[in-house]
Amino acid sequence: MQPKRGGLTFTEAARRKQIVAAAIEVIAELGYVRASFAQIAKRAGLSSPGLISYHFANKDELIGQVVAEVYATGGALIRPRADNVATAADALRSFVEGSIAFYDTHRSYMRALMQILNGHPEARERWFDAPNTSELAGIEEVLARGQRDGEFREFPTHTVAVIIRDLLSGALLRLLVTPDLDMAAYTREMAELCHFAVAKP
Amino acid sequence: MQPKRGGLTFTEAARRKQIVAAAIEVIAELGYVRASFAQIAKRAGLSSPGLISYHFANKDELIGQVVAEVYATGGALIRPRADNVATAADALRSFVEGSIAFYDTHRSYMRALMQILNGHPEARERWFDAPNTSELAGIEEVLARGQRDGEFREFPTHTVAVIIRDLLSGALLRLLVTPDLDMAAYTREMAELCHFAVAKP
Amino acid sequence: MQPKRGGLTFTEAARRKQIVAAAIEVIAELGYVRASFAQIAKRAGLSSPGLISYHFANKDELIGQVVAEVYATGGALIRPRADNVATAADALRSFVEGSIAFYDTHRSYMRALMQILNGHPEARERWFDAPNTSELAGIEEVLARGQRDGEFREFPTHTVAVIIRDLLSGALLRLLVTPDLDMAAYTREMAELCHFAVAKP
Amino acid sequence: MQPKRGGLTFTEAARRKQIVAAAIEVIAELGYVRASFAQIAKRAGLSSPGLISYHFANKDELIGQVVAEVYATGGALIRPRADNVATAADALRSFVEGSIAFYDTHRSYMRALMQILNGHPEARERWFDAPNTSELAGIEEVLARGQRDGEFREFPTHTVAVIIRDLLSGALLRLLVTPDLDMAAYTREMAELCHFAVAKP
DNA sequence: CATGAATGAGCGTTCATTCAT
DNA sequence: CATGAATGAACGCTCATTCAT
Repeated sequence: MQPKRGGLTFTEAARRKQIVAAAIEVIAELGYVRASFAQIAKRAGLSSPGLISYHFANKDELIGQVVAEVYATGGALIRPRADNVATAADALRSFVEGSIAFYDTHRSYMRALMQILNGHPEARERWFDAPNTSELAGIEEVLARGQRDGEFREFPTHTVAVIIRDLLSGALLRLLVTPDLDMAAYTREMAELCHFAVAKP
Repeated sequence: MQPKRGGLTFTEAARRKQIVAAAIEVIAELGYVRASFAQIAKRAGLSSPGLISYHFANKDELIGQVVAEVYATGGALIRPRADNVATAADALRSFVEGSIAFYDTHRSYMRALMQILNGHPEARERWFDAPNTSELAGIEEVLARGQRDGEFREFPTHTVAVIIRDLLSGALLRLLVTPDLDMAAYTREMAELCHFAVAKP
Repeated sequence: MQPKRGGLTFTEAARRKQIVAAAIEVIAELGYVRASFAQIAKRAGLSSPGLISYHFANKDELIGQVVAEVYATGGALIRPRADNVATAADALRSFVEGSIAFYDTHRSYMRALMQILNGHPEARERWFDAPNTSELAGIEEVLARGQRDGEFREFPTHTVAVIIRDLLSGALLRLLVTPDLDMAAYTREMAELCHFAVAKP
Repeated sequence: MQPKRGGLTFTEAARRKQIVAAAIEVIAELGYVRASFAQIAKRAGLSSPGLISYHFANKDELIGQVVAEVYATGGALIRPRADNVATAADALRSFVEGSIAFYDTHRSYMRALMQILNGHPEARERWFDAPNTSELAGIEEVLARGQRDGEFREFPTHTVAVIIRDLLSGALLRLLVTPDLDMAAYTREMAELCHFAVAKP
């Protein structure tokens, strides 16, 4: 009898992690369309694509795990940064800088995420809407706090939260398209921009 | 012998336009992956997918024509707006508002473009890098003019041009994902943001 | 422009017939389960299983055509025999003898039919219930006519029609299981049995 | 060392029975094609399809055990009924009624049997021919006795035995296809029919 | 005895592309 | 110029079976 983790054997859990990692790499490099079970299995060193079907109910389950892994990793890195700060302005700056830093250090993760979002016909509703909404709510909360504390000027918090979220989307796209970008300069200017956008004049 | 346009007969040119238009629609609606020759042919009212192969060397040539068509249409609508203004600040605002307006009125064009950028393995190098570089140069030129004329504060024109370009990318993504967005408000805030980002305090 | 038959080209119609014929043979010989597109294509001399998908929307459409072909052939051979007789007793005998004769001369057709009925999860509702109901109605009509004309004794026509239909099912099973059966004797006895079952004592 | 039954330990024998029972249920419900080891294992509450391979040499051995189980159960219920009667006519009626009653009370058994007969490529020769021949001999014996005792009219006993056997096949098919059949009426008519078929006028 | 991980062949289907007519 | 038939590779997935533990 092997010990288990939430109904999964040790080896089962390890295999799943291994396959998810290989899937991320392959999707990031070849794109979602070309990320077939055959390619993923080859990357993971598996003998047969059928082994992936053995460990995941179907392709959607695997892709869902990929998305979950990316969001879990990102959340674990970005959220704490924003929690350990005093003012709302610092929280906002922390969130923006943390997000861009995460995008920078996890480019293949983010490339895979974008590929899935654009390649899978129901990706948004299935895996993205919920975390995006919650992320948006987090930004809006910080903005509202800043207004309550008198740090920020008056503006419709929801609309500005959306715009800040979109700034980061644009930054991510840039990062993926221009790999040799001067990250320090880019991050600094972007943080400044966000600051100007919300701070009291 | 029919009269020709650049080596193409009238009917040939018409057929190509028709196929490109159908391809844009299908890619925008079904995504790049599902935009098979069969689907495009059906949409264009053609009798056979083979006819597309007859008129285009291969799928890449067709996709390249789609990209070219989108950029040509966008350039024709956005550039004149920015040319007929006096100050650099007005040019910048005109460019930002014009871009978002174009995204808004040509959603299927832009959706197709994004699908191709994300779905085709070599889309960026082949079709996107050149027009993007030239667009970036245009923005940078306006920014430099603004600094020369004393309208804008000092900043590294290239980095800020990149950021402004990315703001628009983020806006485009938002537009495609949130179709019922309040465009007027969003555009206004975005333009303001760009203004704050570059204007002398 | 090729001439057409109901929207189908000559060659298209010919190919479909050829594939249906090959499917009947393969299903009869290997059983429904092993009757893969690969086997059918090999039997039909096609270069690729994909060609079957080219001519039929999916496997169900092909199987449906097989069933239709068998029923059409059977109906064309059995019905006229029963129409050209005077009395209900003769019609019944004609139907029974005709059915068994058809089963005998079209064993692979009937074996394929039985394989589909047993192998396809929704075969009965999709393709068999309707023709079976209509066949049953035909038998019942003959029985009712026999009673009206005073040839047959009184009995519940529906129940007896069902039993006669089941007699033929049993005969078909026998035929498929015992290929070297003495058909003449078997048919004679079966016809006698049906006669005894309904005739006035 | 555990005590054995024919080379099998107690647990071994119990496991085999359990697996055979699950196989019957699954084959009856899903059909032979979909009755995979995975489904049977799930139904039997086993942890792995591999366990079935462990207890049975291969799928054929399991299927053979299923057939044997059904025939054993049926023989144990039908034969005694026919043994405890005086006349051949009563024996025949008893056999017919007993068979239909068994079919009726063991529908999943019979459905599984039919699925195997139609789904397995060599089912008939391997598992069905022998018991069928012996059953046929039993019917023929009753018919011959009836003729010797002057109960039955003259007829070729073998052919009529075959036909009576086929009547039951037809009844079984009907039963499986029309679950809400009026069994009492159907059985009565069928028994009458058999009586008319053999009795002296 | 039992388990779960692994294997590799085969399934139906889609696809861009070719080619004779 | 246009057509429709054909091709063969690749896709996600299921299956009976094997085997180390």
